[in-house]
Amino acid sequence: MPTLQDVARIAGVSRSTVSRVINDHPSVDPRTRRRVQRAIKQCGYRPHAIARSLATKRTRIIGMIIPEAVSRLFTDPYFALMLRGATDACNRSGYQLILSLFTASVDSKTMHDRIVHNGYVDGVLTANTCLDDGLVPRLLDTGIPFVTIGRHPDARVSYVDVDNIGGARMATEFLIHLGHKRIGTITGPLNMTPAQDRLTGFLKAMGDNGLPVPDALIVEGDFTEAGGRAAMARLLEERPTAVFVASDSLAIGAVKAIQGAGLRVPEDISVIGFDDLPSAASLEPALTTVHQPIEGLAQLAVEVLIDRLKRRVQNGIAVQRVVLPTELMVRRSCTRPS
Amino acid sequence: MPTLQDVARIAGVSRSTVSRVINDHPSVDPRTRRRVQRAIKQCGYRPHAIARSLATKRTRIIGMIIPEAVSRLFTDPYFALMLRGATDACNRSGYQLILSLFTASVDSKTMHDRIVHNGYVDGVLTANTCLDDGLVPRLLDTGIPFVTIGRHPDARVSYVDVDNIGGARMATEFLIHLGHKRIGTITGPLNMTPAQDRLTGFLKAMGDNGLPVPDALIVEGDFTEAGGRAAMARLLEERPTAVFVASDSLAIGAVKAIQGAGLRVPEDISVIGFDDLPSAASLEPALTTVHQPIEGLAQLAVEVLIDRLKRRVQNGIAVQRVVLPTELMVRRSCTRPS
DNA sequence: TTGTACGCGTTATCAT
DNA sequence: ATGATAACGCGTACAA
Repeated sequence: MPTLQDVARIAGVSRSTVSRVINDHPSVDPRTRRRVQRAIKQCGYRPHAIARSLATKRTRIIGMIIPEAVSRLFTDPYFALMLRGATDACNRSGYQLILSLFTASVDSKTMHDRIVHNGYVDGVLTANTCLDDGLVPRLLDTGIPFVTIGRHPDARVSYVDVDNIGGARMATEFLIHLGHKRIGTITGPLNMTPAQDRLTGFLKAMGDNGLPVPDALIVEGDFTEAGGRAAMARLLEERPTAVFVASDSLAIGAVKAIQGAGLRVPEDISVIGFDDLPSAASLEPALTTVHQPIEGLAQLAVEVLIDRLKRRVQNGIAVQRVVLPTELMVRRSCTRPS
Repeated sequence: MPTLQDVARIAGVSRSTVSRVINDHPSVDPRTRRRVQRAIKQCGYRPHAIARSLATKRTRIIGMIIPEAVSRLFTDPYFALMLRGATDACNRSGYQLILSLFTASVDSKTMHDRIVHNGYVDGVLTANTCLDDGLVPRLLDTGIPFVTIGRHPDARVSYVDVDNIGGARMATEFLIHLGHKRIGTITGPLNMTPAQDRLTGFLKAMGDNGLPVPDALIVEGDFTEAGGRAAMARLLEERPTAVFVASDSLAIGAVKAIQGAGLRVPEDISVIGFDDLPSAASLEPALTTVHQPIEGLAQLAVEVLIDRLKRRVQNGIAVQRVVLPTELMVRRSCTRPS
């Protein structure tokens, strides 16, 4: 592999000049610039990223950390879409993405150290961390630039999120407008902010419309289909006419539980989900749900992070937060109460 | 951040000695070793990966390349499981994984160059590349160590794969033993080796048992649910009593098409899939399918790659190939012909 | 066993 | 505008 030195020899200039050409430094004579560029082409020179990183202290690599709790949701397309969005945004801006999933073989602290302290990453993206896994505090402590996908209560963290509260409220109000009064909800794990927020939105809609929500109509699930099935089984005893389910995976399980009990969706019970997974439209019945732009959210997260990385050279390190709107996808799984 | 120099000062030795301690070099006095280790603890020294890489020319980073064609299958849990396996194996061996998905924003050649030529990755893992996307030839050309997940016909490539031919044959023979004679198949995209191999296994089983396979009983799909639905719609006209479907996603679509036509699975048509996705067991009816160890396959791929990276220092660069067995998961979607 | 000195490929500072 | 020269942090022959 040719180096700066080689190019310099061929072009008959010094390394410094070649370096300037490569980095688009303004003060270099147009003629020598062309000479150097020819030399670069000729010997097939490509800058060595590692050497460059050693000198600049920047790698153009960002680390994506996904804790164990979420990687359990692995069978959920959510994860794949997020990754697609993140890598796509990275591609666009010439960054690379190092992926690290917490798995059983290595604990959270070790992973964090390996990612953060080895100097390979300029910044970190982290998705849907639980409130209690200690990752965010550690990141704050380290001082490495990071952005979370999904809000975090700490005032110092920058995040991107979708309007979970608004989306949940919108979904619930849709049920209310259809005429439902006895509405239940299946929540996600309440140690995750999206689950909390969707419950909040649900309760707000119900409260605003003067509808009571007895405790028995709120069942906590775990964002999986099996969890949805189990939660719905319990909810069935309370005979709601409609259910707001905090994720599509949960909703799929809930629908199966309803059908398994010999009831029909939506004739006996209306079901509305959250996420708008690719499969939601082709379920039987097609699932009414709240669309969230997962891929776009991840893209945005990367952009915000890169923006922070650039600003850091200056001193404008104010917290950045962006919340994206959701959208109601009306399909067949909801109808008026009979 | 403290450097070798700092540690050396504190311990009262030279940088070289500290370096030796860190790299477990044998020839260093136990007493000085302890002194150095104390110094390291004291100032919280951590080796700087980039500087180290510049000197050793190794990064302990492997790049995972997934071409566009596969990233379309994104909604398939296959992808997530593969990633989980790969990252897990990386964690275990102290490697990092740089993920790069080919997306619309950047073409294949550019991506390849960015990954391979910048010196950030020691080796490359690539999943299910199409035969015609040119990635493998480029990798061979570059000379970078790589392993593909899924076999590749070129004699120079190392790969790990599951026994697609054997699995398909096993599935087909299961149908034959049940008494089926008129058996159709829905294949994957035939520019991908797994799709080819599964078709081969199917044909072999049929041939070995003296069963004819008219062309009309072979329909090419694209590994998606929608594709399965469309393919099955065509296949229905031929009235097979059983169908071997080359993937579970396809099979899910096929089942829906059958049910949509007012027929029952398995009473009217038996369906057998391939993959054993997590959802296969909870479908209605539960899907009989061929289990393939996706996560384990990815782990293995990482291990083989790392093995090659280590051997490369020596000269044993023989091609390595491993094929993992599959397993038949008998569930409800197959029965004897009526 | 330990230290010296050089190299890894760039960037950046300072003269010229 | 260009060219020495010193970092960047570490590994490693080689010498001691």
